[in-house]
Amino acid sequence: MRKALMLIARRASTVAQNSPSPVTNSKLFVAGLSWSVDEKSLKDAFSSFGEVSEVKIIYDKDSGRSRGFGFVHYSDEEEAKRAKDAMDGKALLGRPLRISFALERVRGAPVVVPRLSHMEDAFNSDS
DNA sequence: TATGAGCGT
Repeated sequence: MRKALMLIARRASTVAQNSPSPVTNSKLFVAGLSWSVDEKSLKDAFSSFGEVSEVKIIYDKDSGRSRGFGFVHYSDEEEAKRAKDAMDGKALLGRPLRISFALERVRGAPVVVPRLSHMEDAFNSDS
């Protein structure tokens, strides 16, 4: 009985770590940017709420134009929360900003290439 | 130059 509750609690915490629902990250997803906004102007627009460690704006590969959204990294999560509450809905360069917490993007996630060098022999020897 | 919700190497 107690063990079942413990298992449920452990599973709930695991789900909470993997689900991006109310996860207050220190990274903000900033959308609604004007296409003339670059990372510099975005940084000093957000650096008045805390220490901005990194700013990245996503640009389109072939047009070179900004895709209208970017990411603002804060060194502290409370600063990110305050900046979100302060800047969400407000306008930068005439465009209203849509700010939410960034969902955790892990680099190298879809790279699943297990060892199959020893299986190549079995595939090649079927002549 | 036309565009306007969204989650990035």
